[in-house]
Amino acid sequence: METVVGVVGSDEEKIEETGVNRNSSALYSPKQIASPVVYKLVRVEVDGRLVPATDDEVMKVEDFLEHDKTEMCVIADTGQSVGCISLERSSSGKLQLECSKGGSQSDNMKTDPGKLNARVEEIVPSSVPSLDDNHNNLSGTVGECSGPLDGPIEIGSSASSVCTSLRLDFSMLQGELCLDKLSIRELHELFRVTFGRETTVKDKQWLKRRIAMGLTNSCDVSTTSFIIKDDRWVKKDEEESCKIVDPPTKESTVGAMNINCNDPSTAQNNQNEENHIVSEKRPRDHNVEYDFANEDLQAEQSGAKRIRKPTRRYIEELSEVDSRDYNQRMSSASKNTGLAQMSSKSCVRSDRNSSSEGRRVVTRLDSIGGSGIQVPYVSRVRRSRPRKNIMSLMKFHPAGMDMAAELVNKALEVHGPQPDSESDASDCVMKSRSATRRIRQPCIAEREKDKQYPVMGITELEQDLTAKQADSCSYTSDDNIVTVPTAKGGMRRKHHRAWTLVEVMKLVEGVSRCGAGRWSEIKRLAFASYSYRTSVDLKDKWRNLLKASFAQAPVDEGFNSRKHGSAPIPEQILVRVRELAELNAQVPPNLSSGKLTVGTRSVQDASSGVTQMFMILKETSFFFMVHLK
DNA sequence: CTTAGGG
DNA sequence: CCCTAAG
Repeated sequence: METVVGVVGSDEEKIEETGVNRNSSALYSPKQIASPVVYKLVRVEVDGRLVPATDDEVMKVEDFLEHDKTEMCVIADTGQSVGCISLERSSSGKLQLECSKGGSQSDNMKTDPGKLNARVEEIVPSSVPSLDDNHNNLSGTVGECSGPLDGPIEIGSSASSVCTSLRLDFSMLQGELCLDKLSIRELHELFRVTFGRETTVKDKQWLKRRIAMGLTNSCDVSTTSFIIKDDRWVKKDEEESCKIVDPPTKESTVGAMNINCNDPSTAQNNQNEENHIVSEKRPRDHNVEYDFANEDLQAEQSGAKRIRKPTRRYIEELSEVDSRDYNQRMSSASKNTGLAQMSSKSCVRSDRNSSSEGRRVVTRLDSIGGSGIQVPYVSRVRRSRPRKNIMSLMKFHPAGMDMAAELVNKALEVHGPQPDSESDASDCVMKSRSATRRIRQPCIAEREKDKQYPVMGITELEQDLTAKQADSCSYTSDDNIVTVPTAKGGMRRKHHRAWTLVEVMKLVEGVSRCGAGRWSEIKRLAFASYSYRTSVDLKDKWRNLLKASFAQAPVDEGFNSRKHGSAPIPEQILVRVRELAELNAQVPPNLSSGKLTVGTRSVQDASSGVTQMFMILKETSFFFMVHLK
């Protein structure tokens, strides 16, 4: 299992042959011509399975390829930069446009046990960059500047006022990330603020890295490279960040990849035992920035806690969660994937369910710290409610709960997404009260619990559940799940999930790319891994951001003082929001008269229709933004 | 289904 | 965040 090999993949790769007999010749099929070729770093297990390389391996290879470091980074990465290389190789604007339409493919990695030993190349259908690349950003709304990572949001560029209201100051504000000054506890706090969830990881390195990536890559890396010096992240070439005019794709990617490649702190253990199918269903963005939170989640689970063999139910649930976005992509894979290649029970099970939707997600290939890793597909629960007919069904069969439950169960299995977390508490109550002890798709609380304690028995879970419901308003540490009393006397969980900084950043990013209003687009691109955020949510949040940014923002610089509850939004972000608002003509009329646009050249430039760029230099900070129209 | 806007 | 109307 030690061979590290490069894997060449391509998008259009059909999997109809069920993976058998796939050989590199497929690369030359006509179909491939238009497809980007993608390299992935994997290693070959003893039994022939391909497993994404670990960081260690990536680093090793990096050494080998020292001379061509830049390229190496791209190659080593297992997805995020795929887009970049794809772009370079295909350099077909048309393709990009198509991709930007959301035509990402499933990234399916399979191996044929029988033929593996000798082969070092494996075709891997890979995802395609979903966003317009800077080079061919024809949509025009956003220009180069919005490029990969978009510089404007410079967390902490105005350091002085920044550190006050955040409980944990971003002590990375001096252009250098000084996370290592923070204690573990502080790092945890910062992590929580940043990603909106707790972490138990005690590895300082990991935490720092995670946070740094989350913050920097999300908004701040446009043309900036980060390097690791000793124990700290140093932003290199700050001056360079002004070079917005140049298509920054490569540079920024490299910069980001440096992080991935150099960081020694994330040796991943790829010890999955059931990774026969890797399904990458997430639209890949060649910008490293996107999907970080998700990645982060993966990293936390697989990197820090090691990979535990998921329980069957665990897999089942995860597999069904948030599958809507990927159903299409998956369907082809599912259709053509033979059982022979699946050994885990979950595979069998999902196969059973694949009839209608083909939803079969066992593991996903994710990119953690630059190396691919297979992890059970984990995403947050969906928010859609149970189908109404099911609810009514249950209502009308109060006595026959078992049957109803069964029906629900069945329906949920057949139909896609399950009711999930957001199901009404009444639902929960009903179920938990019912004699049915083995409801497969109970209410959220239970499932959430299940995630936390995958080994917990159902009975325990239900006890836990009912205990939870006893509180009139309770949080689970993990997910901020709130239950609120409902009129009917039952308990209803409020579908509320605090927006994290990263999410906000992503949102702002998305708006800058796609423009305000194209929420579903943004959803697909930037929030593909945040299943619990709907396009409507994005819209709402943007509305709130607008409100916030135009509210007391100009008055007090630094973080806007908010209620203690929600994490304060860095002024930089609000500034950015304001800028974007202008560009989208969303500025409140009464404020539109220049007062807010201090260092900004008027919007006319941007709206003149010519490829124009206009920059915003915000006071002391090196705070640039280029906009194309 | 997506978007916009009011609640 | 929810709901609804409208495209």
